[in-house]
Order: sequence, then structure tokens, then C-alpha cells
Amino acid sequence: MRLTTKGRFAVTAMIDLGMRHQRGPVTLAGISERQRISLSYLEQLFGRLRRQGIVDSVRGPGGGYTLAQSMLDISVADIIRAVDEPIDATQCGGLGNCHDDRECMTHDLWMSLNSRIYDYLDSVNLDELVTTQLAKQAEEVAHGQAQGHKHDTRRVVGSADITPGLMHKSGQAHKTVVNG
Amino acid sequence: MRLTTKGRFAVTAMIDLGMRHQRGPVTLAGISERQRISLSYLEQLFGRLRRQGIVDSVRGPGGGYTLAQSMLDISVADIIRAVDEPIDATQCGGLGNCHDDRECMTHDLWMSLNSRIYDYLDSVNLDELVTTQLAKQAEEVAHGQAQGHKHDTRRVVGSADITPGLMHKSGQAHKTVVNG
DNA sequence: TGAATAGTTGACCAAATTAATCGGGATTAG
DNA sequence: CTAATCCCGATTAATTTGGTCAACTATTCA
Repeated sequence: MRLTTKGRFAVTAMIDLGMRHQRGPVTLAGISERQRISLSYLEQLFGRLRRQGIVDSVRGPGGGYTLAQSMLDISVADIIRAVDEPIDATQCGGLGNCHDDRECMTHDLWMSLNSRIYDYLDSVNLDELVTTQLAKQAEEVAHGQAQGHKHDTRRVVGSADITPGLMHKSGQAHKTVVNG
Repeated sequence: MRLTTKGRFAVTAMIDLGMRHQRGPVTLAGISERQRISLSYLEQLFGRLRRQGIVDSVRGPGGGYTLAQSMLDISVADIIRAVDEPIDATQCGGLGNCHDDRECMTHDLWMSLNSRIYDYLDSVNLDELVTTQLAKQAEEVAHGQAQGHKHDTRRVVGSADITPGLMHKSGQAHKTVVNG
């Protein structure tokens, strides 16, 4: 698992897409402008998301990107996995050719934590994030703060508490790559 | 929040330290050899951990590093925060000088997810990780596999289930190996 | 039909940032 | 004093980030 700005941009872009996919394909140019992410970088990210079957592309005028799956089925981990290829946490490449058991320990230590982080991020899906964001925007409009609103940094972190409820995608294990 | 090899090394090193801190200061040279992390890199990492008050250092012969806090009080998030300085998720630097509300939205989108990841990693403490690791080693010794044991890749991830009690999760760990 | 247009695709490249190493100092026990 | 150890600034290596450009594809419209 890796969490970098790349994953952050991908998740942000996917939320933007999720928020307006009902109205037809969403262009990268639109996401680029709304989220201030460079268009060329988005192209790169969505290329991967498309190859992973998370989004579909529609070419030509009126085209853009659409979701290839239900928002309930797209987890944050799916998005991050798609754009940020996994690091090899082992020194021995998971092939078991360690000199002794020490490298395996290094490997185990991180992997067990790693899998927990994945478990967690697999439990957060796009639908939830989009719902949260729409609710937040509705709230702003209700308070007449839609224009020129400066966000209050003291509230930012706590803002996740609007969230309806966490879902667990049980059973549906992530695409597992078993070494060897 | 960022999760990179740097954070991984730091967590691994801290577990190593946690496993033997009772016997006095632990040298970086020892951690370096056991965990196969370069000494100079460890020095850099522990410099930060020390400045964050997570470890204490003892200079001179017989010196090394000790824990500055109870293992129960050191969370994975603390460790990662110490070595991987946080990215600035905002375009406007969190200063609220955005042109309109769009950048704030970008900011919010990520921050609410970010805070959840932190919440989660804050819930996993070093004591828990060390206990898990010690239990695993004890088990290996009991099976007479202490020497030359090659780890079984199929069990790597599931091995977290020895863990005493996970707060967040409904312990259904899937058998995932995040590819090496 | 076919040209213009809106849009994606993918390869390549450069700047910026991070990761990791290196070389030399400090500090202290014995 | 000297060896074991931490400490730290500078440097190099690797990766990430983001940009440019030249196809390619589908739609629209004349």
C-alpha cells in the first residue's frame, strides 16, 4: 500500500466524477478545472483507472468518462491500487529466497499492517464519499455560503462525521496476487 | 497522510526496538543488521523520531535508542507522522486564499478521508504490533522452525489474526498478499 | 460523403520532490 | 586515548509529478 499525492488526486477526481456521472460522461477538462488537477496528469491517472475497469471512456464530442461499476462497489483501495502500483515490501521479492528468517520478519511485520490498512480502505466506498460531499455542499448552500466561502480549517478534519455509515464489502476480496 | 517505504522502514524499526528495549538501549547498527535497513537511513529516521519525542538516545559505547513513551501510547500514525512530514493537501496552503470555493472542495474531499485513515492508524499501537510479532516467533520456535525457516507466503497476511484485539475491524482478514 | 471538432490515448521528456547515502563531527564509557 | 555510538549537513540517486506532442476515434454538420 502506498498513499501519495497521486492516490489523493485519483480519489478526488473520482469523487468529482461520482458527483456528476448521472448527467452523462464527464470530461477530464471539467475535472481538471473544478479540482485544479493538471489535465495531462488526469489523463495518466484515468488511463490506469480505465485499464483496471473502474471507469469507461467515451470518445468524441460529448464524450468523457463514466463509471464502469456501481459506486458502492468502488472502494478507495480500488482507486489507489489502480493508480499507485504496489511497492514490493520484501527484500527477497516474496520469493522466499531469504538468507535467513530475518528478511521474512521484515516482510511479515509490514505486510500484516499493510493488509489492515487495505481492509480499512476497502471498507470505504465511493458512494459514501460522494454522499458526504453532496451533503456538505447542500449544507453550505442552505447557509447561503455557496459563493466565496472560505473554508474553516478548524472544521475540516471533523467533517467526516456527516458520513452515513460504513459499509463492508465482505466476501469480495480484492484482486489477490499470491506470490509464487 | 502518506504511506511510503519510509514509513514502512520506520514502523519496522520501531517494532524491532520495541521487541528488545527492555534489555537496554538498542543500537541502530543492530536494527540495521536485523531488519536490513541501511544504517545511514536509520540515522535519518531516528533523528526525526527523537525530535518528535518518540525515542530517546543514549550516546557513547553501550548507548543506542530507547523508547521515550509507553508502547501503548505510540501509535503507527505517530511513527509515520514523525518521519514522513505531511503533504499539504491544499492548493492554497490551508490559508484560505483560494480564488473561489473550488480549491477548498478539493481540500475537503481529501482531508475527510485523510482524517479517517489517521483515526485508523492512531488506533493501532506499537504494543499490539510487538505482541503480535513476539507471539508469531514463539509459535515458530514451538514448531522447531526457528532455524532456516522459510516463511510460507500463503500465511503471511492471515498471520495478523493472532492479534489480541482489533478495535476497528470485524476481524475478517482476507487472505491477501499485496504483491511483492 | 468528408471536413471540422471534441475528446481520448500513449509515448516521451523535464522539473521538482523524495529517498537514500556519504563523510565527517560530537559524545561518552572504559 | 580510543572505540562505540549518536548526530547532522551535503550530496547523489530514484521517483514522482506534470507537460508536450502527435496520433487516434467518434460525432456533427454542411
